Amino acid sequence: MDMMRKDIHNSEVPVVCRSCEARHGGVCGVLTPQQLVELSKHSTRKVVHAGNEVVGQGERVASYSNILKGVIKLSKMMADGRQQIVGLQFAPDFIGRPFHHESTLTAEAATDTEVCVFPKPIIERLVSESSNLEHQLHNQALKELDEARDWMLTLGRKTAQEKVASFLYLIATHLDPEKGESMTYELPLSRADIADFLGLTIETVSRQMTKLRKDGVIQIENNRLVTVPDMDRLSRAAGND
Amino acid sequence: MDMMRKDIHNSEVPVVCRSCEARHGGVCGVLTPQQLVELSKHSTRKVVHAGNEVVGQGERVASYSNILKGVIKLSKMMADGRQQIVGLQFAPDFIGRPFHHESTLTAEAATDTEVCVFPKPIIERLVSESSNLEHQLHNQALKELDEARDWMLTLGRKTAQEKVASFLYLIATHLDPEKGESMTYELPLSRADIADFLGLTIETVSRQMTKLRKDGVIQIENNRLVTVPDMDRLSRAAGND
DNA sequence: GATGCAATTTGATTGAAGTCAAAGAGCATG
DNA sequence: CATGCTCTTTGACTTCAATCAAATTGCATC
Repeated sequence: MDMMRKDIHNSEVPVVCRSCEARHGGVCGVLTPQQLVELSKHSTRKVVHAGNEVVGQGERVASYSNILKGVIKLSKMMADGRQQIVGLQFAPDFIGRPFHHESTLTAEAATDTEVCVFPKPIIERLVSESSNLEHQLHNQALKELDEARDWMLTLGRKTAQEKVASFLYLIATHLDPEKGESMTYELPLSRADIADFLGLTIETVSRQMTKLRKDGVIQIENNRLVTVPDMDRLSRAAGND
Repeated sequence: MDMMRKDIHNSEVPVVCRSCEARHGGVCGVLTPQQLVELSKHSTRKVVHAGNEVVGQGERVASYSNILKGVIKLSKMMADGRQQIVGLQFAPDFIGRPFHHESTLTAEAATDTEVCVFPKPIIERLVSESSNLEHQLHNQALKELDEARDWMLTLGRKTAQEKVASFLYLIATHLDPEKGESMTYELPLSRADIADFLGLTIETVSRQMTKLRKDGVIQIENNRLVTVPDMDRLSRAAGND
C-alpha cells in the first residue's frame, strides 16, 4: 500500500490524513493535498469496541468519522423498545451528515471498530470548498439508499428462511466483493443483531440457520464462523432469482 | 403565484422552466435564469395516467423528470411476482439519477400524474455546471434515505394495525404538511398498493382499515376518502409515541 | 335504473413465525 | 478444570397474518 502510494504520487505531500494512515477511500480520497494537511491537524484515530455507541438517536452530532476497520450498525428504536437495524456500514464508509445537526438514528459498533474522527466545522468547510467532496458524499447516500430499498423488499416480502439467507449473502458480498464460488467468514453480528436487522426473533433466526446448515447451504463453527460452499445456492435460498 | 413571482423578481427573466410553468421547487428552484432558458428549450410537460410506468426496473433511463402533480410509486419486484413498494414521491420531487444509466426499480404513476421531462444530457450538463443543483439532489437523496429507513422500522417491527395507521399518517402528513388536529383526504393508493407498501395482503389491509374505522380513529367514504378526526390519535395507533 | 366488472370486505381455516421455557455451548474468570 | 455468565439452540404451544372462498360495494356503461 505504502509503495503504491509512492509510485503514484512520487512526492512528500500526504495523500491521506495522518490518522487514517495508509488507507485510501472515504473522505480522504477526494481531497487536495492542502486539504489533507489541514484535516490531519484535527483528525484523530479512535478505537470503538463492540456494543459502544458512535452517535445516539436524537443526539446532537459534534463530529464525523470515516470507518477504517470493523462494522457499524445503524438502528432505530421505538418507545417500547422494539428495534430495527436500518443499515450496516463497512470501511471506508463515512458516518455523519454535514449541516445536519441531529441524528435520526443510533450508530453503534457491531464489532470492534476503528474510526478516523473529524470535528464538525472542519468537514463542513471542506464540503463547501470542494464540490468533489459533496459528490463523494452524494454517491454514498445513493448507495445507502439503494441498499435500504433492497432491504425493504427483504423485510416486507421475504420468508424467514429467505431473510436469513439474504443476510448471510449480504455479509458475504460486503466482506469479499470478488465473488468466488465458495467463501468462509466471521459473522460481524450476534443472533440478536441479526434478528433486529431481519425483523425476526432470535429463536427464528437460530432455527433458520440450523435449517440452512442441515440443508447443506452453509456450515457453521463456533456460532460465528460461516462457510458458504456455493454462493449461487445461497443466493437462490435468498430468493434472488 | 404569478403575482408573487413578479413581486420578488420584478423582471422578465424566467424563474421556472416553460413546461413547469408557475411551479417552483424541484430542479428549477436552484437554476440560474440562463440555465432555465436552456432547460425550457428541451423540457416537455407530460401527463401520466394512474398505472402507467415512468421507468421500468432494469431499463435504461433516457430522461429525468420533476413531478408537478400526483403521486409516483417506486417498487421492486421478485422473480416470482412478489412486490414491494419502496417509496412514494410527491411534487416537487425529482425522478432519476444523473450519471446512473440503469434504474434498479420501477417508477409508476399511482394517481394521474403530471411531470416535467428533460432529456438526460441536459440535466447532466446542468449538474456539472451548478454545484447548487447537485446540492439539491443530494438533499433529496438524504430525505429519501431517511424516509426509507423510517419505513424499514415499520416493515420490520410494527404490527399490521400499526402499519396501516402508519401509512394513513404518512399520506396525511405528505398531502398537508401543516398539521391541524383533523384532516380529510383522498387516498392516492388502492388497497393492493397499500398492501405492497406495507408488506401485507389486501385482506389484512382491509380488515385493519375496518378496525380503525370501528375504533373511531378514521372515517371512510367511497373507499378512498379518509377523514382523520384526531391526528395525534392516529399517530399513537401508528406506534409513534 | 339495470348490467357487468373490478375493487373491497367479510368469513372460515391454515400456517409461519412468535412466545415461553428449558437445555446446551462457548468463553471468560478464579 | 470447575464456576458463572452470556449466547445460542431446541421444544411445546400460541397467535397473528396469510390463504382460500364467497359476498358486497362502487362505478362505468348501456
